[in-house]
Amino acid sequence: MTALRRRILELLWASGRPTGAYELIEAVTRRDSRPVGPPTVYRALEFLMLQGLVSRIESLNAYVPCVHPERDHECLFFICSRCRASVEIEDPRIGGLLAEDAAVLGFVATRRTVEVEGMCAQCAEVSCPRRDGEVLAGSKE
Amino acid sequence: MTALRRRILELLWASGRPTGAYELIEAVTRRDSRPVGPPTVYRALEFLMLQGLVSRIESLNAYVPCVHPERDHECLFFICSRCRASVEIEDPRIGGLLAEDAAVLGFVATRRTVEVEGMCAQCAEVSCPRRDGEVLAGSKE
DNA sequence: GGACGAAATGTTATAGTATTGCGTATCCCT
DNA sequence: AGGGATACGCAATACTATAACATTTCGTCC
Repeated sequence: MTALRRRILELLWASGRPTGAYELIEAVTRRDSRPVGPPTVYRALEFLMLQGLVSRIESLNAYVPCVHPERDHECLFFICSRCRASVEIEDPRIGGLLAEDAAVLGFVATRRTVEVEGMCAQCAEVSCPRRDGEVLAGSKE
Repeated sequence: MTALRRRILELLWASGRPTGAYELIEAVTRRDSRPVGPPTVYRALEFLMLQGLVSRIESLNAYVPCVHPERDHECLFFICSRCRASVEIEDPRIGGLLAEDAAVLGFVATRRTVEVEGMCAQCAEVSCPRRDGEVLAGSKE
């Protein structure tokens, strides 16, 4: 775990929502006052994902810190289309069913992506104002 | 359903595997002997996805025709990293569990992405022949 | 300490994926 | 024919990711 990798992990935690690689590039560049190129950040993300510290949300092309890095978790995400927040939960039953289905097919699984898009409880209430995760100062919009 | 949209759907069926948007652009351009731009193809794909005729595989940035367009299906994919084939199956139990988890969160789901990467039976056979038909059922690598 | 190798990072360029904006054509309806 | 809605053509650009190669960092062995 190097300084750069720790920084990126910190930024992800601070962001509080799925964060794009180029947002991270910007954030690291700004915070460390030196230019950081895409490969640098992508390599750090790859490392963090291998360690199970970060997951990629495929449907957003974005990255989030994992909630339970210590365990082999399910990577099951609920993603709010409105406030852009994501929640990771564990439900071993899903993995069980997928393993069962895989067995029927003779399929040897190595990775799962389970993502549910929709609206979170807060946003589903009409009264709830939009929350913009502006933690990474230069966020778009 | 216009000529262009039908053409793209045909190409997807003919392809037999998840196909990238730019592959489709090339294919349409070649087959119809006229240049087709990205927006044209992306719009057709968007339409086909809305109709439930095509699904996007997020982890591949690719598109596949749906097996059961008539039903509200699960969009549950098993994707072989080796031969690039994908298999779509239905398992209503997965949707049930996801709905259950969503309910606990107060989350209103609008779209699901469930993708399992690994090796299909044929490819697993080739690179690592198994003995006497026994399969590693639930192995999470 | 100095040489060496492995791992990480820097740098430049480019590949791959997707959308915006605007103009034109087409179809349907009256 | 007029008018609106929908689809398509086209150019430019935004966004996401990787390739290829140079350089630095750091631990280890002598």
